[in-house]
Amino acid sequence: MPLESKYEITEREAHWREFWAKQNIYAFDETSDKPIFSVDTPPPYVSADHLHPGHIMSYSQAEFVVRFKRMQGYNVFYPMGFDDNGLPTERHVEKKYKIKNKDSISRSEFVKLCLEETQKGIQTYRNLWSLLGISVDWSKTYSSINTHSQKISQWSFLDLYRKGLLTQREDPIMWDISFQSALAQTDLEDSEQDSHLNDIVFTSQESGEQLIIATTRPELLPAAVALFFHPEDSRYQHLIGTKAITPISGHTVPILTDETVDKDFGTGLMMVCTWGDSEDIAKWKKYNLETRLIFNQKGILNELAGNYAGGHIIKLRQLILEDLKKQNLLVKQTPITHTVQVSERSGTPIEFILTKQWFINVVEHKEELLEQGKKLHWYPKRMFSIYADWVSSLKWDWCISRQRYYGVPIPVWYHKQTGEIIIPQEDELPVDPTEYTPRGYKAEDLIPEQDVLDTWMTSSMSPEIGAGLVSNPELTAKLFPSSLRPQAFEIIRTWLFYTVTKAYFHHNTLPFSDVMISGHGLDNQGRKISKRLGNFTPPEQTIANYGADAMRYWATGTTLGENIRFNEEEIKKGKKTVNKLFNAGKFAEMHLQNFTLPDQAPELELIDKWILAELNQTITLATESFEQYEYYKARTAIDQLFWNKFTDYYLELIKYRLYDETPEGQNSRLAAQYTLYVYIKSLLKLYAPILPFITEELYQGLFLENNTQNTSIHTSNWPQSNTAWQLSEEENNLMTDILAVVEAVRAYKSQNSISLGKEIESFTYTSTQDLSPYENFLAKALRVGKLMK
RNA sequence: GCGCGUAUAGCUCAGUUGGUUAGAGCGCAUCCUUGACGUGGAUGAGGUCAAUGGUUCGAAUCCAUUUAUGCGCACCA
Repeated sequence: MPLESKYEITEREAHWREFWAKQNIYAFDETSDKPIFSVDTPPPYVSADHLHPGHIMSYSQAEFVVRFKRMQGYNVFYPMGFDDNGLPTERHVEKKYKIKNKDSISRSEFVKLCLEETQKGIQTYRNLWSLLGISVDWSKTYSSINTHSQKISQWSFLDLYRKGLLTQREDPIMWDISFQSALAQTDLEDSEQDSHLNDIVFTSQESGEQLIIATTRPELLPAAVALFFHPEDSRYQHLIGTKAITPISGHTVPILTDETVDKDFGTGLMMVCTWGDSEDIAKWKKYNLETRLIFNQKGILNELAGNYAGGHIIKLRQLILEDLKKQNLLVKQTPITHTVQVSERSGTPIEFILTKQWFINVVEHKEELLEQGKKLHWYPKRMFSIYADWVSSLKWDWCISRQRYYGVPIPVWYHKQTGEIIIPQEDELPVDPTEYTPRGYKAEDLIPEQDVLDTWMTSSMSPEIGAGLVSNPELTAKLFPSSLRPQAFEIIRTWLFYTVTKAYFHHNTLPFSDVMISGHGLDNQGRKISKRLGNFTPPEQTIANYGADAMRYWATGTTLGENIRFNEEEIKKGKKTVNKLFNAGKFAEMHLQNFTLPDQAPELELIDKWILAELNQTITLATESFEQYEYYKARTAIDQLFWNKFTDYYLELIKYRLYDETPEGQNSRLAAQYTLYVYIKSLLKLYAPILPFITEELYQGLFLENNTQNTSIHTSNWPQSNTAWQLSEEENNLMTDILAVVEAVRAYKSQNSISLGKEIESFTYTSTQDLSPYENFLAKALRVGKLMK
């Protein structure tokens, strides 16, 4: 199939997209006995309304390696998942349909809306990934809310429950009062906020002495349950065993000592409440303190808040401060900036309330989970420290129940009479307890669990969910653990940690052997690309302007794990590379018209051997680099080979041979054609993982006529390095001087404003070696009448 | 506060285990319409490798301290 005269990017990319889809070349071969390379593809949140260059970057970077592996002869399993349940989708639907209060809509109605939005989101992603040429097997897709995923997610729950790793406890739990749901440690975010440190007066019940404490949360005064000071603080020894009267609410609290109290903070007296932070909870547990929870799940104050009952916790601080002032009990206010933990999704500062929730016991397994993380192959290595930091700082067990609508139901019932916890049989999964009665029970005897599972409960099973997409169980077993998990560093503490945890608890294994961690996209000023800032060009637009290959080329622009700035110049460079490749292809086509590859290589000239030696080196380097997930290194090596070795030198230096139609020039011409053929074919393959479209175009156009076996460059074999293609040291030295002569002639012409194509009479070069056998070649190639030493 | 990164040409970034004159692309200057390509080509200018000190025959690279900046964790009564 001859090449067009011009490469129409948009049209040709669309053509190849269709071709690949029709030929199904990215499909996992269930019957093959080739080694498997399986990818645990990140399932993106489908509620993302706009995809940005950051998404392009991370998915492309992983995909370069996947394409490489496919060409290396692996049977690639590359599924795609979509994370569609959980808060983000609910929020999205609430916003879009202006649902302020969930009571105004039934659970099933609401879930239906979520599913509809999910489908739209999936379509958006799918369109963009196709546009970009992401080579996933679209017949292997899942969404985290579909039956398949629910089944595995609920199985995970059952398995952990049976292993005793899962418990239901009534515990203080981090709570989002605006979304009214429990949160896990990872759902939190730090937020710098301006506030005041308030010095407030308590009164000693015994002596009437004023006891001043400092707090940033005066609204929790009605929830105060104790005062503490350091056991060695001489100022307060006389208070041991006495009580203090709380201002405003008037209740009394014990005065106790604890080593963790900082003598130098404020007055050295500390108020403990139900519960301002994790320290409060720790002391509450340690000293078995009273529980004075003053608000409910919506943040509404109860009778313990006295006169304030019925109000909202968020407004209480202001009211209490005013009342304290009136009573002269607020002695000082110091403005401070401090870090407040807020819910990542709502931005609301977290509160603690007491509820019954399901927890996975991770804290007591910290050490083992750290060990598991150590066993993974991290690319780049340093990313392990983020994992290690996180695991060793774990304070809370993983709360997996959420008081939401759109999620995988917790597969549990409670027996009305006995209170017994009832779980279904595995073959009953997936179940919605609110609509299903487990075998052997009567609906009227059971209370169904209403809560759903944390969305990470499902996505942490992604390797198993992916592996389960094939038709037979034996194959599923081969697909787990996965070969590769590509992901961004922001979700090491969530997705990665939870997946490692699950694989360890369920199968006592790692979920995958390699982890490839990408950085994130930055705008051209170095700010993180985000939906909120809107600081990005939609990828669809960039692709329309420059092509998918150019966009992908940009994604190679930095080493793995580094952030990358969106830079239109880099994309232009990608487009130029595509253009240059096309033109080189056209040149090759012109000169390979009647050429067929002979069984035996013709006798090559030094320059032919040189470019093949360069090719050989690059094959070795690119292969090693891709193996190490160093696509950047591979790309620059290939760029060098193409631009700096081939187009700058080789191509220009052999033109005269290709145009030579005289009988005595035929051997030389054949050698050049042979070299050109071998070189271009390998070069295209080297570029194929990064630039799948243009390489397919040229591969099909130049090499596929007589080759019916490989339908696509992307299923062809990765080029092998060839030991025959090596220069001896002597040849190497000769080439160095030959290229120096080339440069000298070019410099001479350039400095004298002579066109390179114009023949000059003579040129005198210097070399310590005997270049006389090559003078003729150089003279012809460089258009010099006579070349002299 | 602890930990992990980053700092190299005007801009965006490479630089493997320390080894001649530190690289690329873009931008800039001068020139060339050569038969794949003007979305091109040739030549060239441009760097105290954040700072200081040290190890070494030799340091962008190793060590120490410092500065700037990003991230993770902790603190945050």
